[in-house]
Amino acid sequence: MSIPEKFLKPYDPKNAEGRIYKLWEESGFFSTDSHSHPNDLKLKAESFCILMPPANANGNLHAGHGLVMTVEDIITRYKRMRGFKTLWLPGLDHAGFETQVVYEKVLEKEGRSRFEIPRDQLYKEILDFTLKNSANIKSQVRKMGASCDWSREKFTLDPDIVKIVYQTFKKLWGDGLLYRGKRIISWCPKHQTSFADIEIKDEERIEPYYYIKYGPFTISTSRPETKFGDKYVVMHPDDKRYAEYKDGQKIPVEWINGEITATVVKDKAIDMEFGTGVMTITPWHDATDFEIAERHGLDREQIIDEQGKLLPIAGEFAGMHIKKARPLIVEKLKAKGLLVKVDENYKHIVHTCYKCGTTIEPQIQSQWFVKMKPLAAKALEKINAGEVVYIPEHYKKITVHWLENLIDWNISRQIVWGIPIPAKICDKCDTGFVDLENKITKCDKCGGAVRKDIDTFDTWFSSGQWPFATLGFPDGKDFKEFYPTDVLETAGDIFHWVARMIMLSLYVTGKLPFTTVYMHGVVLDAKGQKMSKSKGNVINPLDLTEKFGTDAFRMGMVVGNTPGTSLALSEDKIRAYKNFANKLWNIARFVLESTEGVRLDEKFEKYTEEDSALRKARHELLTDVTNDMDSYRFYLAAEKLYHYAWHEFADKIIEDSKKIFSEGDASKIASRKQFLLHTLNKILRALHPFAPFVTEEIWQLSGHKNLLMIEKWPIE
RNA sequence: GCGCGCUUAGCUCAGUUGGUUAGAGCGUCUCGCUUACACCGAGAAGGCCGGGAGUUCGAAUCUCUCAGCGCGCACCA
Repeated sequence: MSIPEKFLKPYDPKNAEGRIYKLWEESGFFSTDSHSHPNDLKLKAESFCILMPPANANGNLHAGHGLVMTVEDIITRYKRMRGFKTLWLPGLDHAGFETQVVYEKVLEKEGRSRFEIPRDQLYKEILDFTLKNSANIKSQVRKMGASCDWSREKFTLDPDIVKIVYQTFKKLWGDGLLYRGKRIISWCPKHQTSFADIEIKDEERIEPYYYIKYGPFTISTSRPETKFGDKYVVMHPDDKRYAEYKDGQKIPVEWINGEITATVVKDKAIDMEFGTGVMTITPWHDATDFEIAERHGLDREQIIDEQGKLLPIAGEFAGMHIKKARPLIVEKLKAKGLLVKVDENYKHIVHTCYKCGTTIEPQIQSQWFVKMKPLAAKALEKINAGEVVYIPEHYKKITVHWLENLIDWNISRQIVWGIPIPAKICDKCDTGFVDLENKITKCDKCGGAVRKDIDTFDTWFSSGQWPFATLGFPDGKDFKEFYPTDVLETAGDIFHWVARMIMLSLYVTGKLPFTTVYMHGVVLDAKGQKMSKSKGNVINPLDLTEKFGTDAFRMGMVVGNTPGTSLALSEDKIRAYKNFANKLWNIARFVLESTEGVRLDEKFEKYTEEDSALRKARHELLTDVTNDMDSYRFYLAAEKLYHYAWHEFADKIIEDSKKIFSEGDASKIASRKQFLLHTLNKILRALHPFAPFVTEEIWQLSGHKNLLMIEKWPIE
């Protein structure tokens, strides 16, 4: 066979990648269903399953996704070549709040607001918007070379997924692990929804801090606008300074809008060292205060409404937004002589909405909560027993720490975009009933009328059920075959998602959802800074693949990138691997040219002493690489193969070969030609998981009839 | 405050259980168009492995401590 003309020009990823991906996809081998592998690759009885973390259906592929696709595809291709019945299941997340925020921005541009649009219509609009955009990210995943089984693709809003999510909700209810309760939650006044802890960002702020006279006491606050209803004054029971005041004692106090009666409460939550050791409480708008009120059975009163405006209790300030009201209230306190002093440089942490930065306003609301303690306990038991291997290991500690400190999980969101909560609410007695069959018409507690709950689930409630939901729990064929899955690969900063999957999967299926957790780090810009739109340093992975080829991008993502460590993404690095792809190309060209007319002979035995030594070294290298692959040390495997191909095979062996060929010793030449052919063949196989396109392209041009993708890994 | 990381060549990072002169890529410098490849080749410079103490025959690697950076959790009104 003569050398294809293509080899005369440098490797051109643009020419190859689309065509090669199509070849793979149309072959059907991304799925293990209806095909048996040809060649020698016999499927092992063992299955191997990895689930793609569901990306935001509405989003674009970002650098982090680039890393996900690279690592997971390396794992998948490797396992496939090792003969496992391999499933990499792709999926998309409706990403509730995230997506709704994006759509709200679209609405804003059109001069509309979500609050003016009927719920059904809004849901439909966002659904259309999401589905329209989801084609985008799917084509981007393909560009990364992902060899996932598209025939099994899932979306968190698919009816079969929703059905399973509902079953779990019902099970939690039946087991007493779910309740609807009036509790303090974190509320974003702008987005008009409650949040879980992870959706809150802490921000350090310097704000004035006010010391205010409260009867015989001086209290302090950074938020005077919440203080209107404060009628309990709390101090530590052991505080000698206030020993004369007894628990339950009533004291008349001249307050913002006139005289009130304050009640003394003694509680150990008070820090005697802080401020004056006395505080008044606002249970409706502060988590600590809420707890104190719970403990002592105290009244709670709402001061601020859901829009951040003061309620009638604020008297003359009613209807005013808290931002505007604060200085005016301070003025009034001052005028009444109640303001003792102001500390202008008070540094404290303020909770803000992770999306819009609006200060979170705690509110007491009726929401759905999952009791996490029992779920966490089971997960901790398994994790501590080492039944889940964390790579790197320290994520285990982080996870354990998180699980040990879990509070009940607020799973209801007051947004339209999401899975509707299948429940009925009785507004009269504020009770909720889980009602999948839509049968409940009357409150069985008070007999009042019930209405449908209009809230939706926290998006993590559904994605937390991903492993068993996507595989078709409880009796789907895939569930039986692939559950528990093998490895869960994702970004370290969403370890809580992993923990949720462990908890919910254990709870629902009784088994761990996976045995290995592989966490990768954050992808940073070339300078090691976090990428952000506002900094303008966001790197689009697709620009890089466009410029240097997908293989180069993938190699750049994986070489030297240890799990869990952040990765500085620079063009220089990617460029280096573009050169490598071309190097491979030329290695292939040389080998094919110089062995024209010679066939690769599996049974060839007449190797020279020198070549035998080279074979041995090659075998050792491949053994080493295989060990690295099995231990998830892709960063080492890739580097070793790179080094071998370039600096060993190309720089030394090929260079020596030129000499051997020119010297004319027929047996030496025959030996070396076999060695070159075998080595090229093995290098292509071993590098295929890392650089699938260029290796497949060379494989195809070398006259192979089958796909490299389903060839065997180079050594057993 | 508690917890988790990180600190190795100019830059980005490897260094798997402690073991010979500490590695790679990029960058820099000097040569070289030797027909696989200039998206290349040959070669070179460059590191008391953050500071200090300890364990050991031996430490970048283990322990302690200090410093700097990053992240997470909890916070006090």
